[in-house]
Amino acid sequence: MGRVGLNQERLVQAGAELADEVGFDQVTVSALARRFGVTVASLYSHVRNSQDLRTGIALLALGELADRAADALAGRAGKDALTAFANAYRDYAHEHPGRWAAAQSRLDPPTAAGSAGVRHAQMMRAILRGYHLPEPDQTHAVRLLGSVFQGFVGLEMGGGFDHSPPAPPESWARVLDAVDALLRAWPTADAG
Amino acid sequence: MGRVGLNQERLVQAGAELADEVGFDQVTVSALARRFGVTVASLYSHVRNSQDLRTGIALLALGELADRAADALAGRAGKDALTAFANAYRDYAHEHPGRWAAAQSRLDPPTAAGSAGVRHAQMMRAILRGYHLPEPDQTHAVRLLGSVFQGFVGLEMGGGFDHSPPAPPESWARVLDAVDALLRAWPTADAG
DNA sequence: GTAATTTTCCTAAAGGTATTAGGCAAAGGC
DNA sequence: GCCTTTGCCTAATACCTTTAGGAAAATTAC
Repeated sequence: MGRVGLNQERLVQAGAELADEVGFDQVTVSALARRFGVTVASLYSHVRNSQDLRTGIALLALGELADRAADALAGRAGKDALTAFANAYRDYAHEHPGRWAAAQSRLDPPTAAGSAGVRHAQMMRAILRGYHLPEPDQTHAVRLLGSVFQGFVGLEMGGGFDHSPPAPPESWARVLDAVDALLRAWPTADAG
Repeated sequence: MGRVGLNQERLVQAGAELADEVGFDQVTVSALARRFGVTVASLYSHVRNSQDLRTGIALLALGELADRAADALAGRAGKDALTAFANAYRDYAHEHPGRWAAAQSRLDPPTAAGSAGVRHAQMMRAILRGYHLPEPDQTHAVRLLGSVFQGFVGLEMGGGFDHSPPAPPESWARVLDAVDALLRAWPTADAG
């Protein structure tokens, strides 16, 4: 009886792949065990529990997404950077729906602090450098960007834009135009 | 042995309450059966399956949220309407986190078409009437609004804004200012 | 190379969730 | 009161999660 050679990394990677195939909510310790041809109990030598496995997949996804976004950002500024970052975000979700869903998982504060999620915020700040917003408006804008990207992709992936024209890519492009315009003319706190 | 008098409505209502108490992901047929002091199997006379129950809770939440938003919108226009609607949205999420989570559920197209989700879009169109956007920009803007509201509240509820100042209510207010300003100066398709 | 130690996989067990089928008694209708 | 319908229960089945202990594979130490 030889050993399959499982380890946490392999399990997380396979879990991420499975998530994209069947949906993140279908990724279970049992499903993974079947995938490797071992018994369910064997996996507990490598992952503490089901939640640990799911967190691992979420962290992997956040890291991949951050890498993608960083690549897209390289050498770009202003609207070009904004668009490239946003597109990396949305493209990732479309290519890896299960991984993207995993990245939406709620993480406990210490895990979140050590995750690639922090890189996302940093990259958004880098994008905003091209728009010269002072604090605290820069943070407000980071949160707005995060909201728009997460929100749009979330609604789209959830089928919210399936019911009527225009096609989502068109709205996405226009929304990015709009956000760029907004950032270029960010209202002061006194504007009403 | 008298009957507890279960029916689908009671189950969905109790499920929604339980969702707010322990989180939507902890709402199970089993948990509900315990809540009513009956056996698990008894619930299947009233709900087809676990998914049916969860869909029911999602529809309830969407309806409550739409009612809240409609109330908030009554008699308001322009930025006032925008702010009131958005605040109804965020307040609901804060007061009913489990219900709100249920409302994020993906629904199949026929169910979605018959849900209160349609009312949400209609109300956003009503808000946008005050900003005079032509189609297809009005639809783009509806999707942007949905994205901002969903996205911001989702990130906030997920703890994404817990790590650093400013406090979320401040960002929320500024984001709404920004969105209002954007809608008042919505870029044409040639801008950029 | 051998022995000792560590690690990984398995079995067994237990607890929990989801669902179906059939039966019985409560509830409703006439 | 009688008949019919309905709601709850039991039993059964399938699946998921996790723990403990054992045996064998793999690694480490000499």
